[in-house]
Amino acid sequence: MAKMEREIRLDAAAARLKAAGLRPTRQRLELARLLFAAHDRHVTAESLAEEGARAGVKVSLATVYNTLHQFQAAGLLRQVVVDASRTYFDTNVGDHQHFFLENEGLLIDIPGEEISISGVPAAPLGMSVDRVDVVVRVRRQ
Amino acid sequence: MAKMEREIRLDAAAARLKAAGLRPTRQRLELARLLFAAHDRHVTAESLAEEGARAGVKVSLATVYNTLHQFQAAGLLRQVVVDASRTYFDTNVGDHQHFFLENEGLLIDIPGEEISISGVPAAPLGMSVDRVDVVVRVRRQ
DNA sequence: CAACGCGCTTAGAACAATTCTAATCTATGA
DNA sequence: TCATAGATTAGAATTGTTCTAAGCGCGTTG
Repeated sequence: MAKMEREIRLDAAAARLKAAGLRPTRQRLELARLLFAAHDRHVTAESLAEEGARAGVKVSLATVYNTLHQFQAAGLLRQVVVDASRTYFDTNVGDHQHFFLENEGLLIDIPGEEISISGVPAAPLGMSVDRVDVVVRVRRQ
Repeated sequence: MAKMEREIRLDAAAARLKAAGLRPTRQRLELARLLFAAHDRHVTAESLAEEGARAGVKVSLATVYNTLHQFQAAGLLRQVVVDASRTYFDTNVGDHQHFFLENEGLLIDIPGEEISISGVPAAPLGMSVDRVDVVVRVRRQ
């Protein structure tokens, strides 16, 4: 007998959490289900909380913040800093960069293979490169 | 008779403000003098206010914020977004990129000629590229 | 030179995003 | 089933930034 789409997603979410060593609580499962429904989503705590509310998921804002940070620590999400006023989390943790639409506060992925950066000088003494972020800021018109 | 270093800097600051169409008030002059003492400084509102306080300049925090934004609008400063929790302003408005030392929250310039980025896809329809920011995140060890 | 007006500065309040707190709940392993 | 470590929660607290409204001062005009 066929499983409902929602159940399949919850199973997948449970597997992800298990792999990350996070207890599969109701809230984490529901948030994971929302987050990983598509593989290149860009959310803020606020937007995810709102999305959850619309979907009838009962989760406090504090838990959304906690969960986003835990998922990030577990490598399921990546934080993207492009705007001084809000923090974005990206469900695509692979090698890629971003367009940032400054007018609408929207992020769009640029596949890692497309962009190439050369001539990055060596990191200062005693430091090692953690990541190279490229943000292409675009605006309407 | 030779002018004091401080006076020379204030004159230079006055010239900058005049060119930018900003009234040369005491606060703006003093902040400009501090900011443009070196040509590649990275400050936050907080750090600049503190620096001013140490230097005996009497300026409110609100004015520091106002001034930083006005200088930015006038093209004397550039805002750099690297850290979700604070906003940096850079006195170097030329073409360049940054190292960001994540441990100490410090920025170091990378000259624009050193780095080259290729393969940036065309901006989404109806959008134009405003700027391409590269942040090389490094950490100790 | 006096007076005016507009822009500037200010302290403190307000705000928004995020984190903390401490009480309550729940998944899990014995 | 029970105990417990860990998770969730509402609401308070914190932090960085912006707003507000009152007073000040720079440059101009009469």
